[in-house]
Amino acid sequence: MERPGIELDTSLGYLLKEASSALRGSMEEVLRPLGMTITHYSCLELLAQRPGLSNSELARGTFVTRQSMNVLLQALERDGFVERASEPPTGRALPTRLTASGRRSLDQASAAVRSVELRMLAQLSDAEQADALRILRTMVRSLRGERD
Amino acid sequence: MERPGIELDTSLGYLLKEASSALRGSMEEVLRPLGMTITHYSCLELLAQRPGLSNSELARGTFVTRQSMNVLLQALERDGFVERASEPPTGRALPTRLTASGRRSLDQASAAVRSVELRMLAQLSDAEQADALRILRTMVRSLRGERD
DNA sequence: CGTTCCATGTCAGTAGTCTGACATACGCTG
DNA sequence: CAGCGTATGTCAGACTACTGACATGGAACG
Repeated sequence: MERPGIELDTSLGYLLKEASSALRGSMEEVLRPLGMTITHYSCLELLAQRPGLSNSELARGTFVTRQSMNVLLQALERDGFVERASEPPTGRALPTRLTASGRRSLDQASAAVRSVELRMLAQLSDAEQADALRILRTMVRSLRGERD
Repeated sequence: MERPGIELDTSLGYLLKEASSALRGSMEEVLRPLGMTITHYSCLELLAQRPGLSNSELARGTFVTRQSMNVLLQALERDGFVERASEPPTGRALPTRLTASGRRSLDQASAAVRSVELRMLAQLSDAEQADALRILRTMVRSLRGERD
């Protein structure tokens, strides 16, 4: 046949999607009992490490649109997990912070997610993990670089 | 602070999500002018390499549920890109095949997707690409292994 | 032979994310 | 200072994929 299709078995793109899908499935599995989605968790985790991020910054950090993050933030604020400034200190960006309740909720989720990540890395040496970090960063840079 | 959260900057899970998101964005960008989504394209590509796959097999190969794939297959059949057997040869599985129109549509999409994949790999040596394949396969196996 | 279990196809409802659109705030530049 | 471009927040609608549910066909087993 010799058609110029993409060989799935040796395609890094396909394998990347497969790995990402497997990770997503495992994370959803452990977060579901906590009543959390992945984006939900990602938002809280990002806020813990970088308090005061705005809606748009959180959206970029979790790889969703700012519209989607806006919907999520409204729910998180309504449920008391985060609080947003009522007035923008400058521009239009509203800084967001975790509440004590949000922090407790996040701590549970972090433990669950860390167990998944440890399982994913269990069969990899430190050198392989470092290689993977470097290679994935290179791939991201190449994909973004020529598109912007 | 020393809270036991996950360090995003050095987390392979986070980077995996970032890389997958960047790849998805680039693929959507080149497939959109062709009127195709990623799952749409993935289904056709899979059918080209393995003609006669059933709905459930296509779903597993593209990492969506069989319900989602069913909706997509109905649309693809309606638009004349694939054809399904009217009667199951055995069991309930209905084999699916590309039509000539579907093949033409796929060839355009394949070229576009291949250009994205080439760009993603441009800065990686052959050895690095092989390492990435091996490491990602190991991660997938670890994630699936303990869940089933 | 009948029961049990699993895989498949399909329908319906739900949830999460996206695109499109608009108003507002800041920075740059003529 | 007026105009332009960019970034942000937000609302509304559409779309995609998901979960839940049910029926059917085959295989394994007692």
